[in-house]
Order: sequence, then C-alpha cells, then structure tokens
Amino acid sequence: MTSTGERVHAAALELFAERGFHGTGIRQLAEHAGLSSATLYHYMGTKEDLLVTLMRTSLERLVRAGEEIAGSTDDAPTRLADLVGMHVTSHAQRPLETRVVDDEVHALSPSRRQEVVALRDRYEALWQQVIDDGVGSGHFAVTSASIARRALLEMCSGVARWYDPAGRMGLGELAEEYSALALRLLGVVGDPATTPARRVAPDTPGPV
Amino acid sequence: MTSTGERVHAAALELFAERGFHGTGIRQLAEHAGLSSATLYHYMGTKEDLLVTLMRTSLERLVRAGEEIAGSTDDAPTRLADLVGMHVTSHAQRPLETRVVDDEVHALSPSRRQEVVALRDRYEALWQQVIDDGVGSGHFAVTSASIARRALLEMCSGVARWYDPAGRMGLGELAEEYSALALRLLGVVGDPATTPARRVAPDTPGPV
Amino acid sequence: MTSTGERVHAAALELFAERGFHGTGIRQLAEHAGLSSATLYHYMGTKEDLLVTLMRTSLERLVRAGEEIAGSTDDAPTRLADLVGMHVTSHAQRPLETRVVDDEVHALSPSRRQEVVALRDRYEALWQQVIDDGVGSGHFAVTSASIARRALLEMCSGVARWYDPAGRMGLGELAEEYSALALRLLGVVGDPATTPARRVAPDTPGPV
Amino acid sequence: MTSTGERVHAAALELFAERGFHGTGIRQLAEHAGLSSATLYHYMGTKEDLLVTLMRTSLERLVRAGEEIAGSTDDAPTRLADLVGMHVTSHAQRPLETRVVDDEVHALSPSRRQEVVALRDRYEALWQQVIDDGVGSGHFAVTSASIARRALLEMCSGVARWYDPAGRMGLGELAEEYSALALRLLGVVGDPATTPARRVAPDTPGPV
DNA sequence: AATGAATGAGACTTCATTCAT
DNA sequence: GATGAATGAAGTCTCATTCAT
Repeated sequence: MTSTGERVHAAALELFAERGFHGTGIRQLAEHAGLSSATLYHYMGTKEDLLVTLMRTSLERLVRAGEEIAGSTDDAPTRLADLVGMHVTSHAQRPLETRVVDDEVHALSPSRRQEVVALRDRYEALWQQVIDDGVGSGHFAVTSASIARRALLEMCSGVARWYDPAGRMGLGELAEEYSALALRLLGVVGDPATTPARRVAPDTPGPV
Repeated sequence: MTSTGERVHAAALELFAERGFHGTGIRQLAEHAGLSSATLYHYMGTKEDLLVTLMRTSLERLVRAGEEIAGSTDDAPTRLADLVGMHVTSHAQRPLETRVVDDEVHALSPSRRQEVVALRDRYEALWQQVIDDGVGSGHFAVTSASIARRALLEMCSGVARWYDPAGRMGLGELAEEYSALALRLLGVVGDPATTPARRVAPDTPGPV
Repeated sequence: MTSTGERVHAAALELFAERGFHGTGIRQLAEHAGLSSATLYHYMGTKEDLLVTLMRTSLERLVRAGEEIAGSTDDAPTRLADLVGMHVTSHAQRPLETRVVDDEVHALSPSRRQEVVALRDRYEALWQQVIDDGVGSGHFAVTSASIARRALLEMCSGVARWYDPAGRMGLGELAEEYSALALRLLGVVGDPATTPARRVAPDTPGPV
Repeated sequence: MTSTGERVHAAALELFAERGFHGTGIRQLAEHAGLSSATLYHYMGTKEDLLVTLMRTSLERLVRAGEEIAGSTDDAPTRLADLVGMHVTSHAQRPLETRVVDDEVHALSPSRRQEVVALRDRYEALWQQVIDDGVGSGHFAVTSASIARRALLEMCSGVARWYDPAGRMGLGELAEEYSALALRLLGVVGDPATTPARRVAPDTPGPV
C-alpha cells in the first residue's frame, strides 16, 4: 500500500531525526527502507536532495496551514492561539519531520540552505505579524515582539521532543495548554473571552 | 596565554556548534586548532571523549550555578527569575557550548549519553522544583508543571541561537525580559517585588 | 530514416571518441541516443560488444578499401599514394570511427583485442607490402621499411585529430598533400607521374 | 632508494599508459604501488591531480629540452633534426610518460586541460617555428607548414608505441633514421651536409 | 611535544547489467 | 520494442585512529 518512495522518505525521517543527517549512512538508510543502497538512488537524488525534499514537504505544509490561519481572522489573540494550536499539534503528530526541519538546517550546503530558510522565514513572518498586530491593537504587552516570537516558537517546537501520542494527554488538551501559556506570556490576562472559549464570541472587545 | 589544550577545546566548540559532531572531521578540528591531526591526540582521547568533556564542562557549570540559586531563597518567583536570568545569560555568553550541549546529545553512544543526560536531568530538576514550589505556594498557576518546565527551558535556551553580544540589547536587559516572560507564562501577574515595574500596569485587575 | 540501431552506433561513436570507452557510461550512451539504458540492451550485447562492433565495421571498411588498392596496380609509388590518399580521406571523413579504433584498443579484453588487432595487422600488412615492393623496385629509399610503415601510418592517422571538413582545405587537396609528404619521406623525388608537379623543381639532381 | 612518492608516480605511469586513466582504478593503483588505497592519498591529491602532475613533469622536460635546441642555432635543418632526435629519443626512453601525455588529455577536466594544453602548445610552437624558418630560408619545401608540423609530431611520437630498448636498434640510430625521414618529408634532398654528418660542419651553407 | 606515514573501515555515488512487465 | 526497478560490484575519496620517530 505504501509505495517504495514513501518507504524511503519514512526511513529517512526516522533516521535523520534519531541520529542526524551526518550521523546517518546511506547503507543504514537503505537497510531501514528494505532496499539495497544502489536501489535507493532510484528514489532520490543525493542524500542532501532527500533531506531537502523532506524539509520542504514539512515546511510547505506548515506554511500552508499557517497562512490559512493568518487569513482567517483579524483578531490577534485568536490568530495567535490558533497558530500555537496548529504548530503544537503538528509537532506532536509529526515529531520526526519537525525535528529534522529544526535540527538539520546546518547540514545543508549554502544554496540549499537558502531555499529552506526562505520557507522557514515565511512561516515565522506569520507569527511576527500576529504579535505585531496584537501589540498594535493593545492585546499583547511585550517589550520586544521579536524576542517574544522567538521564545514562543522555541517553546512550541519543543513539543516534538517529548510528546507521546500514547500518553494521557490528548492533542486538544495540549493545544489548549500551549495556547494559554502563549497568551499569558504575551501579557494577555485570563479572560473567558480570550481563553479557549473566546472563539465563541468573536465580537468581544480586547481586554487590558 | 591560552594553552594548546584550551585551543583544542575552543576549536572543537566552534566546529561542533557550527557543523555538528558528525559533520566535523578530525582533520578540520586539527587545522582549526593549528595542529596536525596526530598531535590532536595528545590533548584528547577519542573524538567522542572530546565531545563529552565539552558537554560535561558546560553542564557542570550550569548545574553549579543552578544549585547556588536553588539554595539562595525559598521564594519561588525570585528563584525562578534568577534561574531564568542565569540560564539566559550563560546561553547568551556561551552560545557555542550551549548549542553543542543541546544539539549533540544524539551523537553520544548509550553509555556516554547516560552520563551526560544524568547531569542535564539534575539541572532540569532544579527548574522542576521551583515550579512545583511556586505552584504549591500559589504563586504560579499552570495546568502542568512539567509542560511549563519544558516550555520554559526550550524558550530560554533558544537565546543561544540568536543573541548578538554586539547588538543593542545588553545582557541585563535580556535577563529581565526573559524573566518577565517566564513569570507571566507561569501566571504571575505584575508584582513590583518580582517583576520590573515598568512593564506592568499596577492597577490591572489581575486574575487567578 | 536512421534506425534506432544506427542512432545507438552514432551516439557511441561520438562519446567513445570524445571521452573514451571507460570514460563513457551506459547511461550517458542511452541519453545521447534518446533511449533508456535498459532499452539500449535491445540493440547491443555488452558495452564491449558495442565497441568491438564499431571497431570491426571501421576496420573492415579500411581493409576492403586497402585491398582493392593493393590489387589495382604493381607500381609501388602509385599504390602507396593511393593508400595514403584513401587512408587520409577516410580519417578526415570519419574522424570519430578512426579515433575510436586508434585509441581504444587498450580497453578491449585479451580475446576481443586479438580479433581487432588481427584486422588491423591485415591492414598494416598492405602498407608493409607496398613499401617492401617499392624498396625492392628501387623507387623507395629507406633504412628500415617497418619504421617507415609506422611513421607513415601514425602521420596519416593524425588527420582525424585536426581536419575540419568546414575549413578551407578540400579532401582532394588533403590527400594530395599527404601523398606528396609520404613519397618524399620514402625518398621518392618529384616525378610528374606520381607527385603533383607544382611542388617539385624538376631539375633537382635527385638522390636515390 | 626510491621514495614512496616516486613509486606512486611510477605505478601511475605504468597503469595509465597501459589501461588509460579511466581504465585504472584507485585500488589497482594502490596495489601496484604497494600501498593501501588510503595511504595513496598521502602522496597525491585527487587521481586527476596525479595525472596532471605526471603530464606536467613530462611536458616541462620536453619544453625545456626543446627550448634549449631552439636557442642553439639559426640553421633550420639542423634545428629540426635536433628536435626530431630529441623528441624521438625521449619518446623511446620514456614511452609511458609520453603515451600518457599524448593519449589522456581528454580525461582532464576543462580547467586542467587548459593548463596542460598550454604547455603542449608551447612545445609545438617550437616545431612550428623551425618549419616556418626553414620554409622562409628556402631549406624546406612544403605546401602547408602546419600540416607538416602535425605530420612530423604524430610520426615521431609513434615511437613510444613500439620502440624496444632491448631490441637491436640503438637510440642514436633511431634518432638518425627519424631525422632523415623528417628532412626528406620537408623536401630537403639528401646532401652530406644536411644528413647526419652535417653537424660536423656547422658552417655549411644551406642546400637546395 | 609533535608529526608524517599508515590503514581498515566506511563514506557517498555510479557502474554495467538483468528482468518482469 | 521499451522501460522502471533492482542490484552486486566497484568507483573515488575521507574517516578516526595508531605508531614509530
């Protein structure tokens, strides 16, 4: 049911996430995918090409989801909570992908890195924009919006390092918890209108 | 003034941080330190030994500083702010060390990893303890203390990835900003005694 | 109009001549012929078979033409001039073929080499015979007939390396020039019957 | 007595000459030199670097010897005979070197090729000059000086393909024979003053 | 203290070739 | 006819490490 190409991607994801790009050999990759190392080259270009493909796939999905959220509402707290929820959820569901994207950029050659970083920047710009908007609208209170962006992204991405889908915490719970942390970090005080329930009353004026 | 051994450590720090452990060759290491690759082996055991040494040095300093703070006061918000300040400051001052510690654990063999992870766990336990204490004392309001710990640590460690000592933000400022973010994330509302007064509107109703 | 098989031969000729047998991959060959590498094997045996086919085709044509000339006259100078003219002309017209034949014998396995070298020897024997005849008849004056044969063949084959069909020198001119060089090299002085009159001062004393 | 580096060069010369550059593997090279393939890399850069070194060494020797001859006399026939003698002698004495230089230029990457071809062109220019001079002074009679140059060089280089130092023909004899062939090819008629004996009477006026 | 020389193992990648479809 | 998939062997080169000097 799964094609060979998909098996190659899956194997690469697992090994790159676990041992790093440089820590993973072509032969291990082949063995993990159930192929000979020569056959591997039917399904990829270079090893670096494979890494780039994985990264691009992952980042493009993230950007797409992010842009959808960005266009969904003008309300900054809502948008931010949604971004956090989406980000955390996808990091929890696809921890391998996101770890590879987050940790292996340094393994790319300059030209490839540029391409990948451009995508990542596009995604981060969405976050920057919500925060800027929230600060502008008076919903958020932070000294430095860019520090806040970095702090939020780091903290949310960390989920890929520990979340256990078989554990007792559900994805919804996780998303709500992180959204709450994020909003508080941004200086939003707990108000039924802005915490999870908020989405029900989109016309609520901003607090603080 | 700098001994050869120190030069080796410095070179390793730079290269491991920039290209990763597996991405750094013994020959590059030697060249970067101004030695022949054979001579390198006078100043280190294996390449992995070198990595462990760097990690242990860094982590021990962190643990020592953390334990000093942990023993300094019972007041959870103060302790947490101090931990954050120290953590952030040292990540800003020693970005190479901290990046190596944070990113290269996967490159260690199981037995070495155990040793390093034990140290890291000891450090993280200090954070866990403050948060638990703060929750117990009613200063902090979080759903999950362990999630909060992880979120805080990730967010604070990120500083090593972007802080520029030559930029316009000073270390003190940085520490204060992050302490404030952390306390807010933990649900602490503006209190002149624990957070910089400026940022907070003292008349805010304040939830929880 | 050109069959696929011919396209394969043409592609092989070009690539073998340009990059050598070992420098040419099956995949490049296929691409150059506009086929997949698997399809290539419908039109050839092994890569070495292909090389042998090209060589044999080329050498057989040469031998055939040479034998025709050899049987055409008893006059050694005429025969030699004709051989030179034919050799030079075919090297100018089919530089790829001749370069492959001349340069890639070393790439053949012993048994295949034997076969090809036998053909080449047969061709060279024709030259040897004319020279021997010319020496015997007193037309040629050389110390060593075999050295003369080698010198002549090398010199004439070189044409395949530089002759430009689009340049200003025509094939007829080329053939005449080389025939003249060859006859002079063999010690034949200008004789209106065998060499272009223009180049020779008919009153030259003329040695033997 | 022979250094390892020299052994590597000797092994490369033998194999490149016998099987061609692309036909020679690194492992065969190492085995032939009595080293492991990894050790080989102590004594060379890439395989191509090795080839270039061999070619440059050989060509530089040839250029040096050629320039010495070029500066030794103004008499074109003498100079040409000396060039031929030197060329033929060195091709007979160092057949491996010269074969590699003559046959493997196509294996070089563009930039390397440029460098090597420049040297070769410098050498060939010496030949072109003598022929031009001889034509100008009326000693040589050829329709095309550049064709003559090519013909002569091809014919003389061929020696590296068959001369057997253990055979009955001595080097001196070989040189004389080829000089005689060359002069005749250039239209110089046999005159004691220009054939081998000529060098004894350097003041002899030009013949023809 | 320092290093040139050496190496087995393994890196990534391509080789020529076969075969089922 | 034609080709995608597959592979063992081999390609060039670098790896971390040792050792005699």
